[in-house]
Amino acid sequence: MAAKETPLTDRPAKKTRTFEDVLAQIERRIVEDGLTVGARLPAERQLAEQLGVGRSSVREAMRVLETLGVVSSQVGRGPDAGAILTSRPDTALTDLLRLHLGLASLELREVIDTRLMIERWAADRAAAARADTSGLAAALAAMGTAGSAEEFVEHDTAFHCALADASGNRLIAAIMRSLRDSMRRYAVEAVERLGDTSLLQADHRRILAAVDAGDPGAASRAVTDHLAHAYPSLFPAADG
Amino acid sequence: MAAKETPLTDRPAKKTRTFEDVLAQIERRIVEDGLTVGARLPAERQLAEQLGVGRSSVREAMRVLETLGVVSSQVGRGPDAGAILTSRPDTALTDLLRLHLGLASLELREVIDTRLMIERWAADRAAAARADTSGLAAALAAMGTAGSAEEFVEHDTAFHCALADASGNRLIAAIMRSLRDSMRRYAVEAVERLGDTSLLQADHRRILAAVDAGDPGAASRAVTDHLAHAYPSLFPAADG
DNA sequence: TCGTCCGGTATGGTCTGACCATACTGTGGT
DNA sequence: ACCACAGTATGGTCAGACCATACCGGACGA
Repeated sequence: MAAKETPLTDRPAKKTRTFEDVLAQIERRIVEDGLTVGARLPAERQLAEQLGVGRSSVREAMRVLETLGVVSSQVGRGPDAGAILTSRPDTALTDLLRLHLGLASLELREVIDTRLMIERWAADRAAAARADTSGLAAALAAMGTAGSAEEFVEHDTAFHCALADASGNRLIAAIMRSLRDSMRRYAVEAVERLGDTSLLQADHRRILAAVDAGDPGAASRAVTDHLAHAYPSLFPAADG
Repeated sequence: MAAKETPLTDRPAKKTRTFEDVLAQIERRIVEDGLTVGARLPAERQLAEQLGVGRSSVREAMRVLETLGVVSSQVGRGPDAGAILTSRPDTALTDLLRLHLGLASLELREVIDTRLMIERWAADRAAAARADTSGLAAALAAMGTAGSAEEFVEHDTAFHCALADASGNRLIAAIMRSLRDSMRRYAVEAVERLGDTSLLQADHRRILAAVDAGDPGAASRAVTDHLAHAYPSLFPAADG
């Protein structure tokens, strides 16, 4: 027997941690078995036994997959328990932005400014392209029936994401989605502070109308006004 | 019957997993202690004891932080061992965006449009605020002495990041930095395709001059022209 | 027959303690 | 000065245990 039977490539040592190996095995399994969203991975103990590793290694791999937005773990028993394949590729980006928001201790002003930049751009583009606005209309309708601030914000988020989608730029849409998810808390606070959502809903209708009319300038102005209404403290008391 | 020996602080709310708690504690610590890149977190065993949790929970938190690109673990002993803060989440953001760029099969058009949106905004803001431009000037000077496309792109990136920094919005600066890092390859290609960098350098001078002059409109126009020069194929052959 | 209750059980979540491989640290000998 | 070697702190991994949760299914009563 020659030496220590190095792998095909004579790499002297490839320090792969066990959980990385598990990670690869799971990914391979997902691909080979054609698992799709909603599918359930084997239980941690099962996987550990099948792969010949400790459960802790499997768990660390799960944490990574969870962080990457690939799976979601549920305790208990039954079809909904265990590691379920999720379809949230943006989750990771969201988490990262949230982390960023926290670590860099950004001010609300910076976040809102960023939103303003993105949404004005998106509204402008969507209007210029006379994009399909069915998604916007649907979210707008749902907003009208919202019973709580949380529910309202949910549809509000859907509206703004739909606007970003309508811009036709997927990268910007992804950033928008992450940003909205990260600042959901602030949005709820803003809605609760206002108490009444009729003004916000009117803003949304105005945005939708401007996009439908193919008027970029009006669309981005409507977006600006909307954010000013939602976060009045950040805007220099525009004239009445 | 006094329930089942509730923990000292009988808190029924326990929906967050322990490792998430650890995650928050570590993040808090990083922020409060002002830890920067290269700093070393306490050892896993130490953290576990300090936080009153098991080492496995600490490890799961570490896996998440590692996945997010916040820390990097090294075995052994000494100053380089343990969990080291690798980079502020900026580069993790970069990785994710790169992942997005790859997985979502984004078109260059979408990426450049995003840059255009961000840089026009940043230039406008920097000019309006008559921001400090020493960083821009330094990068500009360095560009003049670049000997290769790679080197030029490096200073070019520094220039554009400095512009984003000058806007005063850290979130946008972070996004800009990530975007630039992610598309470095395209930038090098663009420079090599042009062959000559004098036009690009002139663009940069024009941007700097506009910001110094406090002319937002001229600044964002200069940025637009610059990107049009670098990626002519994406712009509808503007008049001569 | 229907509904309720209750124990069985599978699952993720967590802790403990142990052992290994690694790589620096310090000490002592040359 | 230099080198060799034991000491030790660190992450990596495993095994086993216990908990809380939530579903499953049979027993029991109305």
